[in-house]
Amino acid sequence: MPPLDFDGHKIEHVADLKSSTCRNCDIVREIAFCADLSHDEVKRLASVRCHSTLPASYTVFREGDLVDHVYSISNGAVKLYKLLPDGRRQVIGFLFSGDIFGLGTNDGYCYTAETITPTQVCRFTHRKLDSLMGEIPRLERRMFDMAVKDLVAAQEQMLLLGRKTAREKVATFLVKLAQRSIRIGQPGSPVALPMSRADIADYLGLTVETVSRTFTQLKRDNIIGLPASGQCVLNDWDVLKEMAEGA
Amino acid sequence: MPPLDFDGHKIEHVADLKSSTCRNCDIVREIAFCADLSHDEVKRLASVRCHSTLPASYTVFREGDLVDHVYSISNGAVKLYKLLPDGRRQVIGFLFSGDIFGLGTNDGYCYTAETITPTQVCRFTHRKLDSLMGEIPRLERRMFDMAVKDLVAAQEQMLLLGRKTAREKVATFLVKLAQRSIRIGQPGSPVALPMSRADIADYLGLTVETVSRTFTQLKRDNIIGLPASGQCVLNDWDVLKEMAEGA
DNA sequence: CGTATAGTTGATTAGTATCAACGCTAGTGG
DNA sequence: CCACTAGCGTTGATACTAATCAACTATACG
Repeated sequence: MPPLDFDGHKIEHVADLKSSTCRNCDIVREIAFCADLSHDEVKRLASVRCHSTLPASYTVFREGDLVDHVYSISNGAVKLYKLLPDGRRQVIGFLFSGDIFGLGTNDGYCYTAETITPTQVCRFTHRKLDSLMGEIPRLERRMFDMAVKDLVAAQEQMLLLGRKTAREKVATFLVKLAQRSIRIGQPGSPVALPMSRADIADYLGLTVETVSRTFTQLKRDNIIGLPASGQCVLNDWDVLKEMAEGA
Repeated sequence: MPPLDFDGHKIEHVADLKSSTCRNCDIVREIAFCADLSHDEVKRLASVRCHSTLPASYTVFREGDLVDHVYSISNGAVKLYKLLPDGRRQVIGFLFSGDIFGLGTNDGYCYTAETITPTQVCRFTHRKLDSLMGEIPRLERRMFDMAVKDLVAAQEQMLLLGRKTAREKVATFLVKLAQRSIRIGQPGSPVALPMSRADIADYLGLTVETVSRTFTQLKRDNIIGLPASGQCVLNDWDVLKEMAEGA
């Protein structure tokens, strides 16, 4: 496969770089679904990827586009969303380092993927990944586990969208962001909010105004602090967690 | 593995029945994820299942229960739901013949599963299914594909819950039920509604009253007919479909 | 420094929830 | 066989949360 142009953005065909094929652990950190794979298997995987850096607010693919690649985020942030014909938008998820996206049926991608911040991704063609999955059972297993994890998250989001109040929605959102921070070894507070209020609103099934008002309320109640744009301090974890669970 | 008691309900350890191990196609029809498997593989799968018949309104497992089995519906209808501490409920999905449920993380089932009508299911222990997945790559692939399919459906449901109006929600619900009917070779109208209004409400993020009012409105507008409880005639497919898509 | 965009706040509206009553249906027991 | 009861579904009146519309402020960018 020749190195592909990626809509004019910087491409590194990392398989050709010595540092990547030799330093196994680097690749593991870089490509989410490498965990559990052997050195050789990781090398095989690395040999079929394309590594690229995308600017902020860059549309990686649109809902309905022909499905050709699966993406893994090395670092940065991405949002996935679906649109109704009249422009109403539902953000399906916010993705960060280690997350993958681009799975779907054969009918085309079922959501649009857009970067929030400048983002580095690895791309794999579906075709190559499929054949590799045939060869490396653990890879297929890992993909399955990741799909199940996404499914569980989607089900929790349904509960949020269908049954939680605005306050509970925002609280849940903050708690989950904090938990993710902690999981990857970063402080649970302050938590980074790289996405806009509009993105948050479309993720929680609210309007910008309601999100803004709810943040203001939580701040007035001293449950959170908003020291700077893109940052949120969680002052009272227990209260926030209870609120998130609807207690 | 000895034949297991299943909470007092009828159990058939079908692997012991000649008709099942010999009539491959019957098993295929019966166990959803058998599609694509060879005769031998299906036999292997059949050898580890338990077939049982459950009454209506029977709780198969609860959210948080230890994950031990994966279930495949032979016939009948099942609902999956999550609860908030104060009793608010979100129905995650309605399942019918050929659908599977019981996937999840190691922390316990992430939803409660309850039959709607009397239902026949096949059970597989996670442990045995896992080891079989190791032996039969196509089985693992099939499970992966089913998880992705569920994920895509969950994402569409997020759009519905977060951004659609009551009318659009009900229209979408009816259209999807009809599409499923057609997919399995049954008429798209009238469509069977085995679930209660309360279940529909909790699936669409509405109240019973709103669901009832919306059905009545659609009936007044001659878009649907409600000839009998548990049945819905779709009079104007195009209008309903447009409404479902938010046009 | 000026402009555009994002975010906040306020006033009002609208859609759906809530509360309440009633009708229908199915199952039960006399 | 039929009255009785319980649960489900429908309809009406009212309340309330969040949406909409509008104005203003803060921030980022050229």
